[in-house]
This record gives sequence, structure tokens and C-alpha cells, in this order.
Amino acid sequence: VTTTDQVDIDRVLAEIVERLHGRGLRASACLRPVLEALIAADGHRSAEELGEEVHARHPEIHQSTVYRNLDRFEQVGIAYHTHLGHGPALWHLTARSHPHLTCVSCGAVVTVDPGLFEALSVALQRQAGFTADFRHFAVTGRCAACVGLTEQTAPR
Amino acid sequence: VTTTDQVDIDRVLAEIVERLHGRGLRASACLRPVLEALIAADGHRSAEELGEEVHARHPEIHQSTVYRNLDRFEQVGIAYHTHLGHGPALWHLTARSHPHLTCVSCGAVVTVDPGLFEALSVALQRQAGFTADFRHFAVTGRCAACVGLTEQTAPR
DNA sequence: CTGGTTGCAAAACCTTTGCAAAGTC
DNA sequence: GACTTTGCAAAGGTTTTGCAACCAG
Repeated sequence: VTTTDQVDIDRVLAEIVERLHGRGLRASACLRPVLEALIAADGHRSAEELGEEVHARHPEIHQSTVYRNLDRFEQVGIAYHTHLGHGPALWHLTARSHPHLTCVSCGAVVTVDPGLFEALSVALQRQAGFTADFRHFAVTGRCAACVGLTEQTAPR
Repeated sequence: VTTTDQVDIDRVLAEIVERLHGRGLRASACLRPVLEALIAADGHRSAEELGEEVHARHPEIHQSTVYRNLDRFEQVGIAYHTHLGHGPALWHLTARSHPHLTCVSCGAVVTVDPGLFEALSVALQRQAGFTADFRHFAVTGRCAACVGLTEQTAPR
């Protein structure tokens, strides 16, 4: 919960403010607490969970402000959200981005070497002119354990 | 809207009924209209859109029944739903399944050769024992046109 | 001062669920 | 007749939005 993990809050905050200003947007005092929660969380946290962490120190900051500032972080490229399944979106620092695999049976989340996606990226770029981003949606499937379990009951 | 596209409704329906019975479930008269809408739609239709098509001929069939029967089709492997973005899930016949690319800027949906995903499938299986299914979530990114457009305004 | 940001409450959006009645095997 | 499925209405979970007050540049 306190893992700042080599991320300098002040430096990141300054970058956010600079980029917001570049777009004619403004920087309020609410940015920092939300950023702190995001950095402390180290990934895989929903907006609501981040909001709870923010409220612990700043009860006056409303949940809708958390949503709005996370959106701003995403707009300026500092953070992004990912969908692992049917639940709420999970937020990460872009600096810590990575693709996810999720098991549709047990919900396990597996993080894999981003390099594995390189060849497909190149192929999609070449074949369709498409610049893929494998972080926004997870790849669903079945983990090794669940493939074994479901072979006797699974549809087709 | 009338493209039955080589799919024999009666045969598919019989398969659905058989599989439902195999699970101790029952087959009601509502199955066929929902299946017909799904077959006619030929992919990329939301449950609500399919419901509208069902209502045109069968106004008595409730939208929740459409949801429930689509779920049943998925349970028996005849259909699946996919998420292309933040909107509602889109439904397809499994027989016509394919992976999707969606552009986060313009919303374009690109369908690519499933073979492109083969190498990654094998790699994920080997490295993580994970059986990937690239149909459930689309791969997001930017299409060629939007990459060009956003290079001057994009974050980072 | 101009106009972006906040707190609040309410709505939006898509989907699921509880229940009694109807239908299936 | 036992048990599933339906229509209906209501709720569910997550996110967005309208608005007046507030605050940053």
C-alpha cells in the first residue's frame, strides 16, 4: 500500500500539469491525491478502490472527481485503464503498463512478457496498418488448471 | 437482413435443443426467434438490436428473454459475445467467429485473418499454459488513418 | 475576470434478478 | 407433476452528466 516503487510523484505531477496546460486545461489540488493513490496502488485497482484510498486522507474529494481526474490522466498519457472481464475498469500508470491474460473460469490474472505480442503487433501493422495496443483489453481464455477441469464439462 | 448465409436454422436449433437437454434444460418456443435474429444479423449486433428484430415478429417476447437465450446459446457453444469498446456486447454465431480490431479514435472495426493470432496462441500456451481466445475482447488500437491524424495532437 | 473544476445528486447505460404465471418433458 | 422458462418490473453495478458554487490562471 506504500510501495512508491521508484515513481517520483512530484515529477509525474509536474508532467501532468504541463500537459494539461498545453491543452488549455487547469490543475486543481485534487490531482495529487488521486495520483498518489494510483502510484501507491501499483496497478489492478478500480476507480472505486482508488477513490476509497483518496477518501481516507481527503474525505472531501468526491468519487466523481476521481473518475474525472483518472480520465484526465489517461488523456495526457500518464495512466490508462484496462478491462480484465465484466467488472469495473482497472487503472495503471502507463509507465508500468503490461498486457494481461484472464481466465474466464477462475478469474486468474496472468501477466506475460510484453515481448510475446511483438510479432503480432508487427503483423497487424503490416497487414492492416493497425497500431495495436494490447493493454486496453485483456486476452481472455483458460488457464492451465481450468482447461484440465473443464475438459469433461465444457461446451465444444 | 435476410442473409441466412448458408446457416441452416433447423439444424442449429436441433443442436441447441440437444445440448440443452443434455444439461437438463428445456427448449421453449422463444429459442427459435432469437436464433433467427442472430443468424439474420450476421454478427456485430447487440442484445438490444437483436431484441428489436425479435419484437418485429414476436412482440410478446420480452427483452430479458433475449438476454437469457443468448446466454444459453453461449453456454452451449453456439454463440458468443464480444466487446469491441465501451458499448454493449455484440453477439455472433460461433461458426462465424473471428477476432476484431477496433480503432479507439474513429471506432472502425477491422476483421483480420485469424491465422495472424496463431503464433501468439502457441506462445501463450507454451509460456503460460494459457489457452487464449481472441474473440471475447477486441484488440484496440489506432487505424492507419487515425494514426496519421493524431500524430499532431496525441498524448505522448 | 474568464472559463475550467468541484461536490452533489440524479441520470444513463447495459444487464441481471425475484416472482408468479405459463410452458416443457 | 416436477421443474424450467417466461413476462414483467425492479434492481444491480459502473460510469457519466447537469448544475451552481468554487477556484486557477
